[in-house]
Amino acid sequence: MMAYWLLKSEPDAWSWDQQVRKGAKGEPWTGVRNHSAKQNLMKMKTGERAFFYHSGVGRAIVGILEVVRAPYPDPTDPTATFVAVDVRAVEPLPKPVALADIKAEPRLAEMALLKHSRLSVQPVTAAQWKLICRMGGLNGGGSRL
DNA sequence: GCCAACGTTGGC
DNA sequence: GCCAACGTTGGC
Repeated sequence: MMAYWLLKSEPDAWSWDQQVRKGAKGEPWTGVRNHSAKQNLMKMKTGERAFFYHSGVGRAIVGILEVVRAPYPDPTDPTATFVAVDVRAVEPLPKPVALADIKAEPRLAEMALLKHSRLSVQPVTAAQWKLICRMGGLNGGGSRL
């Protein structure tokens, strides 16, 4: 079963543009230090997709990522407790979907982004994924590349 | 094992 | 800059 995800980053710390510059090889998504977030990372499989959400000054879903390496020990974690995955940028949303847009859409009221706003790695349902892709100007559900 | 204090995240 | 949510720490 293909699952969908949402990964959060403050653009000052790691932005979509930086991610794009890493190209097809991708880049380790490190620094997760929360056990719920870790549990979600552990479920990720190569080939699955995730939204890239800018928290803080961005507050919008700006692009689509693909998992290119399954979970492995986070090299930045000295306690060897947490895990990382590698992700690559697939494509930007032609029209970023802002947090305000998500709040204004009743069909997205159950999103983890609203219910658990501090969780940095979140699951997204297939229905939520399709709707946000459409809101963002992607009709192919982020699958056309 | 409980709980107060504290630190961090992230929206506003 | 403020504050709510929430995870972690440490005293008992």
